[in-house]
Amino acid sequence: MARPREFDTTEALNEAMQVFWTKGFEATSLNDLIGAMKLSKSSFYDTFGSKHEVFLAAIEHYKKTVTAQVSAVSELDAPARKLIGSLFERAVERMTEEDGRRGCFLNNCAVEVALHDPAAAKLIGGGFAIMEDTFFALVQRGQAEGEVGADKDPRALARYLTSSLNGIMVMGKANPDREALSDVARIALT
Amino acid sequence: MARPREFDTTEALNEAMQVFWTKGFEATSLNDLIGAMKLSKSSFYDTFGSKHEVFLAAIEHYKKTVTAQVSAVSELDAPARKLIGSLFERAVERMTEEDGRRGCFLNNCAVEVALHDPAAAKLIGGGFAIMEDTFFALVQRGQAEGEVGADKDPRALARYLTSSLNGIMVMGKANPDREALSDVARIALT
DNA sequence: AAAATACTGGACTATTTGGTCCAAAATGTG
DNA sequence: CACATTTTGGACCAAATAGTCCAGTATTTT
Repeated sequence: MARPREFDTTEALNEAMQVFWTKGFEATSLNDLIGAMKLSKSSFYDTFGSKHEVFLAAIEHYKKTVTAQVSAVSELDAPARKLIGSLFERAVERMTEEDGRRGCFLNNCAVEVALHDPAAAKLIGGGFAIMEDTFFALVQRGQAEGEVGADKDPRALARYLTSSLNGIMVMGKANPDREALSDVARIALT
Repeated sequence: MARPREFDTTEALNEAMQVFWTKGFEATSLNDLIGAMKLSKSSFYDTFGSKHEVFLAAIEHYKKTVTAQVSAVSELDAPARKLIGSLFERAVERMTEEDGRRGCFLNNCAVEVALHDPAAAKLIGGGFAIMEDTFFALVQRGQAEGEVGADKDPRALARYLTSSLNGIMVMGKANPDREALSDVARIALT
């Protein structure tokens, strides 16, 4: 049977992302991919070109997804400081759930491939930049609201928050202990 | 030619560790390994059993190496607070050097395999525990020396420092910018 | 120098890898 | 219905994978 015309490319990419996310790039085989994306090998190559191209597209897709989620949070009508806290809480939460242990896809990619895959590295760097910018905006808002010291460099603070969040993800992989991760989050936000 | 009797197993393991460290577990092939370890395929299997067993041994080896280095630093005759700072500085330093971009081996392993390789996960968890304990001891010393607030929970602080250090490593992979990483380290130590 | 031990090269296996190709089937268009 | 366009399953490929095995060579021990 032929693939219906209205085949959903975005949905397929989402599926691909899930696989790369849980297994990593190297450990994901073509069969894993076409299984998850529900298309034939030929369509796969026709539409996406190669495993590597799909990988890059998956990273791009992740950025869109996460950006949407995060900017939804950061536009809530609450003190910026509280919003930052809830982003950290959610990360801790997810790392202690069974299927959240995958951590952050960007984070995983950075560790696994950034060193050897310049194209991916570029996308990943861009992704972190988005995270940083989100925190930057929140920090500035927090300073305007008086809940974040106005003497602090907001750029540096944003970098710090990004890094801390990623640290929590890594620790969670090795030891998904809620209490330990909360300790870290609490101190990081001081 | 036969392998000389006094074949150095530890040295071979060290070599294996280097390869796993730069390429990751999946991306390292048997040929990579026996090339680096300078032994034949048959000897490889005779002596070490399998790729996976070598991998575990390499993690163990890394723990020994790093433990030795870190405990050397932490026994220096200087204020604990300063020593903690210098551990962070060294990390930032290394992430901005070309061949230091590999980051922390434990960190890489945690991200790549912890989810699917329980045996490795256990070793990795133990490794992080050692780091944490080192920081714990330093924090307590710092409190005794009066440079670290005595009201703080030293266990939580130790966890926090471990996590922060790992965060820096991950960020460094995506964006090895000295200034950005220093920002993070500076704030983390406040 | 003979016997026992230690080690190796490389042939071999069975499986999997990413990727190509095309005849056939489904679909769209007149 | 007939024609053109998509899409497909799956055969096929060369290379690489982890791992086995053994005949032969080097080294020790006696």
